[in-house]
Amino acid sequence: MDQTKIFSEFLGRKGLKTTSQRKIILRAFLSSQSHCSTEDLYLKLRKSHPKIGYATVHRTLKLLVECGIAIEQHFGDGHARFEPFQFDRHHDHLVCKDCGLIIEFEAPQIEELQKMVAATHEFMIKNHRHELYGLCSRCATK
Amino acid sequence: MDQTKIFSEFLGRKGLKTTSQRKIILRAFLSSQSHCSTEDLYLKLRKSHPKIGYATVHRTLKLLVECGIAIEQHFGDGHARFEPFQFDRHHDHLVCKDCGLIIEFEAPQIEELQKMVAATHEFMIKNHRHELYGLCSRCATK
DNA sequence: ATAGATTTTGATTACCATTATCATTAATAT
DNA sequence: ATATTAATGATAATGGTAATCAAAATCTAT
Repeated sequence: MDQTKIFSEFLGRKGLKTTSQRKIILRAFLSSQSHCSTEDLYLKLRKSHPKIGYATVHRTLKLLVECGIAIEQHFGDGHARFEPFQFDRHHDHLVCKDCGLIIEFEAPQIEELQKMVAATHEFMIKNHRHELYGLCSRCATK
Repeated sequence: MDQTKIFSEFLGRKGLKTTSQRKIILRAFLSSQSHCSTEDLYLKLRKSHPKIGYATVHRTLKLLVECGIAIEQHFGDGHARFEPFQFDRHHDHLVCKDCGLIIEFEAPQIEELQKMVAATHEFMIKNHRHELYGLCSRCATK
C-alpha cells in the first residue's frame, strides 16, 4: 500500500479530510531530500504551488509524524527537521557542527545496550535520541 | 582548586569581571539539584537574593557552560537544563515522558561503540546527545 | 585609596520558530 | 445538491532565548 493511501486512511479514521494540499505536501515531502525543515519544504513547494501557505505545510508535517510516515528530528539549530520513517532501517545521526552535514548510522549493538540500560532502570522505552556532534572529515582538515 | 576560583580565573582570562552576582549564582547552581532550568535557578535565588535578575542568571549559566563548569541539556520540553560537569562520571539520561523523572545512566560500552561509528565515518566527535524517552516504572504501572 | 575606563546588571524589548485564531473556502455525508 | 464539518492561508499570539541600554559596579593604573 502506498503512502498516499496510508495517509488518506489515517485521515479518514480521525474524521479529517484528504485535501489536495495534503496530497501535494506528502508527495513533495517524500521526494525531497531527507532531513528537510518546514521552511525547506515550504520554499520548495512554493515554486510549483505558490498558494500553499506555511501554516498548512507545518500542520501537514505534524500529521505525517502522527501518522507514522515521517519522523521529527532536532539537531540543535532551532529548526525541526523531518525525514521519512523507514521501518526496517532505524538509524541515528552524525552532525557536523561546521558545515551541517548529516550522516545516518546504524548501530544495532548500541540499540541492544540501550535495551539493557532501560531494563536495569525498569524503564519502558518509547523512543530515543542519539546524535554525535563534531567535525566531518572535510571540515576537520580545512 | 575549587569551582569559584576556576570561574574567576576563566573570567579573568576573558577580560570579564568577577561580580558578586556571578559568585552567588555559581554557588546556587552547584548546590541546586541537577538538571535545573534557568527559571528553576532564578526562582530559587529570588528567595535569598531578590535583586538578581533573570537575564543575569541566564547569562551566567551560559558562562558556566563556556567555562566547563556546567553542561547544557535539552530534554524536549522547551527548557534548557543545566547540570554540573563531572569529568570522571560521564552519563546520559533516561527521561520519563509522563512525570518528567530524569535518571542518569553510564554505559561505557556505548561510548566505545560511538567511537567506532565516528571512526568509520571519519568524524571527529566533539560531544553527543543520547537520551532514552519512555515511562518510568511508577508511571508504566499506573 | 582614587579616578577613569570598561564591564555588568536588571528591566525591558526584540527575536524567531512554532502554534493558535478566524473568516473564507473546500470536502464529505446524506 | 445541500448541509455539515473541517481545512486553508493570512495573520497574530506565544514563549524561551538573546539583545539593548542607562545606571551601577568592577578593575587598572597611578
